[in-house]
Amino acid sequence: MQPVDSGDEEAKRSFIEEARRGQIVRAAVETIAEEGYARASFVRIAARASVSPGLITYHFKTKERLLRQVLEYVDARLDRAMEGGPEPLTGFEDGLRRIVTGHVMHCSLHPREMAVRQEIGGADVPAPVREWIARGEEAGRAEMVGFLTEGQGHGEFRTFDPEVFTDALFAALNHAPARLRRRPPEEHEDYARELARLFAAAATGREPSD
Amino acid sequence: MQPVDSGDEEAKRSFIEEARRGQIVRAAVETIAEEGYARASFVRIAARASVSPGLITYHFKTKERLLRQVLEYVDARLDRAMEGGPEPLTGFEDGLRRIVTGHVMHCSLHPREMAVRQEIGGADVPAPVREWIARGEEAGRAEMVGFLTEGQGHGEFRTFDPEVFTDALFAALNHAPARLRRRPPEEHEDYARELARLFAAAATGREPSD
Amino acid sequence: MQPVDSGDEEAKRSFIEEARRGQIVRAAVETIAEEGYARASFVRIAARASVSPGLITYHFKTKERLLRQVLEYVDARLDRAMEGGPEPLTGFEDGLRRIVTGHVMHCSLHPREMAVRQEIGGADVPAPVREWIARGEEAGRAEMVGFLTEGQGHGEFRTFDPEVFTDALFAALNHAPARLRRRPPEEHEDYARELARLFAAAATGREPSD
Amino acid sequence: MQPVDSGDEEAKRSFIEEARRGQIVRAAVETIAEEGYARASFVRIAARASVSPGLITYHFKTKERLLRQVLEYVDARLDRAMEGGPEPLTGFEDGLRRIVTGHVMHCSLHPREMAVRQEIGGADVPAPVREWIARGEEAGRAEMVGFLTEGQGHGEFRTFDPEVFTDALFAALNHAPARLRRRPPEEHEDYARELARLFAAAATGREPSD
DNA sequence: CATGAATGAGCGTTCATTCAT
DNA sequence: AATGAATGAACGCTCATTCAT
Repeated sequence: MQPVDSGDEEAKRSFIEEARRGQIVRAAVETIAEEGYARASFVRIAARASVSPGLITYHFKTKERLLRQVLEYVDARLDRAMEGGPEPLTGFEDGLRRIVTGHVMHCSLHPREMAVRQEIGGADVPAPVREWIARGEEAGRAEMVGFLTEGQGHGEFRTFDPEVFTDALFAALNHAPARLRRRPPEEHEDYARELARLFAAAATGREPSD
Repeated sequence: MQPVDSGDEEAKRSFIEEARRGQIVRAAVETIAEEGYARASFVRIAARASVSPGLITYHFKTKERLLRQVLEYVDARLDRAMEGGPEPLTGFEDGLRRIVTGHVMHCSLHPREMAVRQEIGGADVPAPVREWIARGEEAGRAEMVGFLTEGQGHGEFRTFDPEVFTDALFAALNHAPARLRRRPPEEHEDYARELARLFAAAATGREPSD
Repeated sequence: MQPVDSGDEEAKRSFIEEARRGQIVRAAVETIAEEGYARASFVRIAARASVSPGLITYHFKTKERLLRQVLEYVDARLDRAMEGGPEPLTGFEDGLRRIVTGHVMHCSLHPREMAVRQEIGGADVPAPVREWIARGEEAGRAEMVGFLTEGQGHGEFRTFDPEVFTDALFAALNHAPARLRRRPPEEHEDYARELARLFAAAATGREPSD
Repeated sequence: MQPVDSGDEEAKRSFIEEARRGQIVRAAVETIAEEGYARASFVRIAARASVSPGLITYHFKTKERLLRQVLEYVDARLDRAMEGGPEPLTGFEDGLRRIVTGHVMHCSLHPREMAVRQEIGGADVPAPVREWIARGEEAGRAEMVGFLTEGQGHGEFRTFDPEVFTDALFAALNHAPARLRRRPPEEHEDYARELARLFAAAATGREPSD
C-alpha cells in the first residue's frame, strides 16, 4: 500500500545498528500512539527507548527519515496482513469483505501501529513525508478503484462511482482504530463483520447473505 | 451537534467585546484553514485579525478557550445548515440521504470552516478541547444511532449495527472536505448524491431508486 | 564602506523597540569582541544584555539579521570616522596617510567594534551575511583602487598595481585591531603614523617627508 | 617559523601509526581547506580519510592535538619552501623580496595548505592552540624584525619601526591565499613580484629598480 | 480595552569525545 | 590497531502566555 522506497542507500547495516534502528522505530510507534505525534519529540522517543536523543539523529539523520521508517514498518506489517487468507475468493463481494475484515482485524491486533498511521496522516508532518504518504495512499486508492470497477464489469457490483466508494471505504477503515479503542476486544470481530456487511450492501445493493 | 457550554461565566459581554471576539474567531478559522493548526499560533492569528497577540489572551484567556469558540462557531453554522430543507421528509431513506447531501454541500460551500474541524480533530489540541470535541461527537453519534434504529423499527432499513453504521458514515462525512478539495466545484453535487446513494444502499440493502 | 541596506522593511519602530535593538546590538558587539564569534550564541548575548534569549529572535527574527545589524552599526561608525578631518587635503599622499591614520585611530578608540569586523569576517557566518560582507568589501576596494589610480595619474604615486596595493593596505588595516591590542594606548598614534609612512613610502617610492 | 613542540611525549611511534597519523592530518587539511574549519568535524575528517571517527581521538587524543599536527605539517612545508633558493642574496632588499615572492608562490602552489593556516587562525580554535599559534607567530615576527633591523643597520633600509613593518607585511602575506584565489594561476607570479616591489619600496624609500 | 515587549521551556540537530568490542 | 555506537551539552528558533504601559 506504500511505494517501495527502493533506491535509497540503506546498503549494508551492521547487526547491532539494525537492532537499534528497530528499537527506536518501535519506541517511536509507541510514543506516537500513546502520546500523539505532536508530543513525539526526539527526547521523548529516546526516553522510551532508554537511549540518548542524539542517538536517533545518529541512526536516522533527520526526523523525516525516522518518520518514513515508522510508516514503512507499520505499512509493511499491514500489507503482509492484508495479503488475504489461504481460501480462494468466491467473488468480488467476498473480496471486498475480506479487505474490510482483514484491515479491521489488523487494527484490533496492532492498535498502536494503526493509530500511528492516523496520527501522522493528520499531523504537521514535514512536507516530503506528507507527499510520500499521499503517493502511497493514491496507489492504494487506485488499486481499490480498479478492483471495484472490475466487480462492476462482472455484474457483481451495482453501478456507482468507484472513487466515491473508495473515499468512504478508506475513511471508515482509517477511523477503525479510534472506534475499536472504545470497544472490548471480544467485539472486534463482530465490528469487522458488520462493517464488511455494510460495504457489501453498499456495493451490491442487496441484503448481505451472511 | 455540540453541547451547550452552559456553566461558563460568559455572562454579560459588552457589544465591542463581542465584536472583537467574533473578529478573532474568524481570523482563527482562516488561519487554521489556510496554514494548518500547527502554524496557527497566536502571533499569526493576531496578524490576520490586525490585532496584538496579547488581545487574544485577554479575550479568551487560553488557547484552549479560543479553540472552543472556534469549534462552536463552525458547528453552529453546520448545525443550522443541517436542519433540513422545507420539503417534508418522505421517509427514513430520504432523511439519511438529506443528511449526507446536506453535510457534503455544506463542505462545498464552506470549505475552510469544515477543514478546520478536521484540522483540530486530528491535531495536538489541549486535552480539555479534545474531550469537549469527543462529547460533541458522542451527542451527534447518539442522535444518528437513534435515527437509524427508528428506521429499522419502521422496516425501512435492513438489520445492521447502527453504531458501526454511524462510525462509517461520520468517517466518510468528516473526510469529505479533503476529498472535495481535489475535485472541481461543479462536481460536488454529484459527489454528494453518490455518497448519499452509497449509504442509502448500505442502509436499505436495495439498489437506490434515483 | 558597506552597501546601504535600503529597501528592507524596517519601517517605523517604537522608541522602546529601537532602544532594545540598540542594547542587543551593543551586547552582541561586546560578546563577539570579548568571547569570539563562535561563542557569541543567543544565550550568551542575551545574558550580557540581561535579557532572555527569545527576545533576540523577537527583535531580529534570525541570527543572520542580527549580524547584519551588528555590521551596519560598526561600519556606520567607522564610515563616519573616516570621513576625514576639516583641514583640506594637500595631495594624494596626504589622503592616503589620512586614510591609514584615520582607520588605525578608530581601531584605537573603538577596539571592540573593530575586532568584531575581523571576527565575523573570518568566521563561519551564514552565507547571505558572507555575501553581504563581500559586496561591502568589494565596494571599499574599488574606491581605494580608484583613489590610487588617480594618484598615479597625477604623478604623485609611482607605478604599481593598485589592486595589489589595496590588498596589502586592507590586510594591514584589518589586522590593526589585533596588533594594537598588544600595545599601550599611548603608542597607538605612533603606530598609526608609522603605518601611514610605510604605505606612503610604498606608494610614492620616496622617503616620507614627515 | 613554528616552535619545536619539544617536550611532548611523541617518542616512539610504530611505522603504521605514523602512516595513519599522516593520513589523518592530510585528510584534516583537505577538509578544513574545502569545507572550512567550522565544518571540519571528526566525522567529516574521518570520512575523508576512510577511517572511523574514533580513530582520530585514538591517535591524537583531542581535537586540539590534531590541529597542532595540522599546523606543524603545513608550517613545516612552508618553512622548507621559504629557506631560499640556491643563488646567494645580493642584499637585504633582495632578501625581503625573496621572502615575499617565496611566500606568495608557496600560496599559489599549495593553496589548500595555506588556506588552512588562515582558517584556523581566524576560527574558534581551542585556547591552547591559539596560544601555540601565537607563540609561533611571535617567533616568526622576531626573526623578521631582526632581519629588518639589520638591514637598517647596513643603511639599506630607511628608518622605520620594524615591528609595524612586520605587522603589515605578515598581514599581507596571510591574506595572499584569499586574494590569489580570485585570480588565474598565470597571474600569481606577477602578484608575487608586485607585492615584493611594494614592500621593497616601503622598506627602502626608493623606487624599486626592477 | 488594547498593546507589544518579554519570558522560558521545548524543538531537531551537531559535535567532540568515550568505550565496549 | 581500529571500529562505530553512544552520550549529553549546546545551538538557533518558536511558542503560549504574562504584564507594564
